[in-house]
Amino acid sequence: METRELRYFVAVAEELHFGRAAQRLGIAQPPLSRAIQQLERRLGAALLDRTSRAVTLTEAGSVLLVEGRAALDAVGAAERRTRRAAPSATGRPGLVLVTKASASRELLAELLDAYAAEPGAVPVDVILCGPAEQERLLRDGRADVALLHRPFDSTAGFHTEELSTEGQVAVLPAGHPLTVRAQVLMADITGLPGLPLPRWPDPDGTYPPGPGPQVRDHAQLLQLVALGRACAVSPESCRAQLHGDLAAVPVLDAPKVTTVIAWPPHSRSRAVADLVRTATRL
Amino acid sequence: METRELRYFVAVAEELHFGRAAQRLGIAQPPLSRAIQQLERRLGAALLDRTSRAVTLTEAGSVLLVEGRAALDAVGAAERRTRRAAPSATGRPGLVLVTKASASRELLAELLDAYAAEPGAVPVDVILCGPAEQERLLRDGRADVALLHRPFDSTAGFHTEELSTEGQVAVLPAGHPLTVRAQVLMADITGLPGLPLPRWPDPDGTYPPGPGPQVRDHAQLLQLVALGRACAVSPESCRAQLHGDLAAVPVLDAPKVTTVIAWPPHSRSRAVADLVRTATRL
DNA sequence: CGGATCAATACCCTGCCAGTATCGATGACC
DNA sequence: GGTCATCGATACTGGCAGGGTATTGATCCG
Repeated sequence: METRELRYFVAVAEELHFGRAAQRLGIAQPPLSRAIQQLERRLGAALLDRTSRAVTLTEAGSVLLVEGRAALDAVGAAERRTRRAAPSATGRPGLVLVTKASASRELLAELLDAYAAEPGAVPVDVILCGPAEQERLLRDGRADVALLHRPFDSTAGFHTEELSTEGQVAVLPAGHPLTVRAQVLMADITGLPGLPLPRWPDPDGTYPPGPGPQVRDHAQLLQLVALGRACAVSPESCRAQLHGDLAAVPVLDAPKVTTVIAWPPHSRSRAVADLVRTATRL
Repeated sequence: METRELRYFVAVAEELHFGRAAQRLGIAQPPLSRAIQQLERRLGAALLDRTSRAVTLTEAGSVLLVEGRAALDAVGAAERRTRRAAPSATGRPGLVLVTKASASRELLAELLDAYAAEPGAVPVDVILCGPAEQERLLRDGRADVALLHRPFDSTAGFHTEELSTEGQVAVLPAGHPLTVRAQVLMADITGLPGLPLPRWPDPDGTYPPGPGPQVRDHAQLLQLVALGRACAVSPESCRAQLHGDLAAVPVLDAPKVTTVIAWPPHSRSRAVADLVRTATRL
């Protein structure tokens, strides 16, 4: 199976529309139709059910969508990492570290400082992004190493080392009745009138149905809490980012959050190894 | 980057010889030379240093060899798993489980029996193979689930659940002086005259240099021990497979061996999920 | 019963990939 | 030192795959 065929199929499977998929791919619709047919013939499996009004995925098609995306990421990663290892790129042999904007700034600063002091340290570019992005960047080779947070992020497919564990706090508008308490339980904050917990996007970028505002990152969330439109449960370390309009109360029975450093299992880079070693020694 | 280019490069990188690689790929040598040149041009990176007498990998080339193999495995897995999910294959929608021949027979039998009793269980094909093969089969989609043994097998890139932990025993020829002991230490058996520990192949199929006989699987190893040509340190459960010529003594300070069930992180198959759930409940 | 939408088909053409033949460089051997 | 063998690169050619345009056929809508 060629990556071109995979790209074509993934486009159609995501759009569920040959015309739009062809447009996205920058080709005409007929070649796309034929390419998918050929792919189906070679696999001996129907991937799509088409009527002239709707295209839907078959069972095999759903499998290929998931597996195909992973395979395309792997190919993309191979390409990017090879480029990065090229001598012509030696001008910037830096590492790319990706983490959430909401992550502990102290831990990150400490790590970067400690690593920079190591002999043979290379420049580290830091990318901040939303939770779903991180995994993708690491998987497709745009990043070398990530700081992830269990249990929120999936660490499947990566090597990881645990760095720190912390409890969670409820973030509430300043002056809310609950803020006088020394601690609360999850049950205390799940049904607060007018202060629903927010909805985070699924990995595919869509939001689950239900009440609560949609948020993409932690800054948005804190903004909503300050506006009195939501409440939140966040790792303790976010307290450093709270300003006057917000208050935090420990949540006793919230799951503990573990910060881990993650890197792709094939990494043979000394820089990644050094950074990980530095991190585990903090 | 197309998978064809990757296949070509991996072949050349493994053979370090354009002629042999071309033969292996079933094409002539000139197209192969051109394909690699084109790949290098597109990546903007030299992958191979060629003289007319020798071909060697550059830094970027080594990266692409490792990453490219992983990517090709991912593409192969996508293809195989899609085929398996096709309705035409519904005649055999079975699971493929891969494990070492030396693994605990009881654990495996127990697992298969328990799973077969589950509602909705599908037939399970069992593949037995050497340690290095397992990872590959799981990674390239020929197997759905594996029983691996930490710390011997790398579980990088897979989801895993721990099933059981056991100590290790020294396996010695019957009648050896040490067999009268109730327990031994690693130090007692590392330097035994005439009974070296064996060498296992690296993931690439080559053997590390040093003394000791080369073995590929556990049966070979036990044979060598029975012949008085080696000794071994193996998980306790191998005792069930020892016959009269062999004796086992617990090794106090050998690392504990954990049997884990592993599956690819993208698996959305209910059968795999059921099998894993069954395994963790044993 | 038209018209709109959308995938499939028919047909053509271009460019890429693979093949054969050959060259050029390098090391081996007498 | 000359000759030969080895091995990768280059030159040239042909077939076919993949892409484009035009059109058909099926289905839903008003």
